[in-house]
Amino acid sequence: MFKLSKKVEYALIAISHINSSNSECPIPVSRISSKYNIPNELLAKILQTLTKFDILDSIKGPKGGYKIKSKFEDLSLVDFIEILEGRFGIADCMVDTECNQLHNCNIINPMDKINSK
Amino acid sequence: MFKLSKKVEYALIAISHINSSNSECPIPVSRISSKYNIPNELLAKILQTLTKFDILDSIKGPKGGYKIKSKFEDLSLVDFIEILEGRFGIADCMVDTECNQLHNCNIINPMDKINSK
DNA sequence: TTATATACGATAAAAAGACTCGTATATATC
DNA sequence: GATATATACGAGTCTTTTTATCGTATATAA
Repeated sequence: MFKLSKKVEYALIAISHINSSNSECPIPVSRISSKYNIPNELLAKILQTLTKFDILDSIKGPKGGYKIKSKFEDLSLVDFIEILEGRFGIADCMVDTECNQLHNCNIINPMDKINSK
Repeated sequence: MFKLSKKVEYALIAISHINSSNSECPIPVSRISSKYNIPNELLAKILQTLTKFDILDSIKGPKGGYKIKSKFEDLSLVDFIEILEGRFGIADCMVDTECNQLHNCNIINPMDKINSK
């Protein structure tokens, strides 16, 4: 619970790798997946998602691969996770339209009581 | 992801209910489970766990049930979750003894880069 | 003695997460 | 143009985790 999913973990590894290799050549998925022991197909799909959200640029064909697109300094970790996992809230009632707990909502309340960390 | 598990959700509901009913009588699981549509057996086990950690007191037999034991103001939400879910870290390497990523640990680092929220 | 509770281990069902496969498309290089 | 190397993407499977159920035991008030 409250762990980063593999998706996010793999994405962070890949981005970091791509970002730190400051060559102009795009980096293919296979290089990253073999270096970090990440399933190739899985990582490919993750990077495709990141491409769709303008975080990476993809270049097809031989000598192709991925490059960093946006400077992602202005992307919050929350945004980043939501790209990969979809919106999240700490409880369903924050995401779903209706609360199924009969309006006896006493979750937020005791959470405050327990610790308004 | 990053949602409270049902265990924690149910526990918060139950504690809040027990706490706000300021009568001296202990409250049986069945009352709470029926009011909030929580599976009885499941809630029972959760409350047993809370009892084991001195958050609730259990009274057996007819007229039995649960009462608040400790004033839980000095319990952090993290402690609370860990009682129900076990230790958690944001990535395996923070919990497990060894990191399986070949010492190429570039997770914490880019997380800082992305957003040191 | 009986009905009502908690105690608790074992197991089953459901959901989510991680991973694979097949096929399509683009393109650099020979 | 043919080929090898990449990404693109939908569908499907395997595995793990979460959620829920079952069966039996024990305590106790009435």
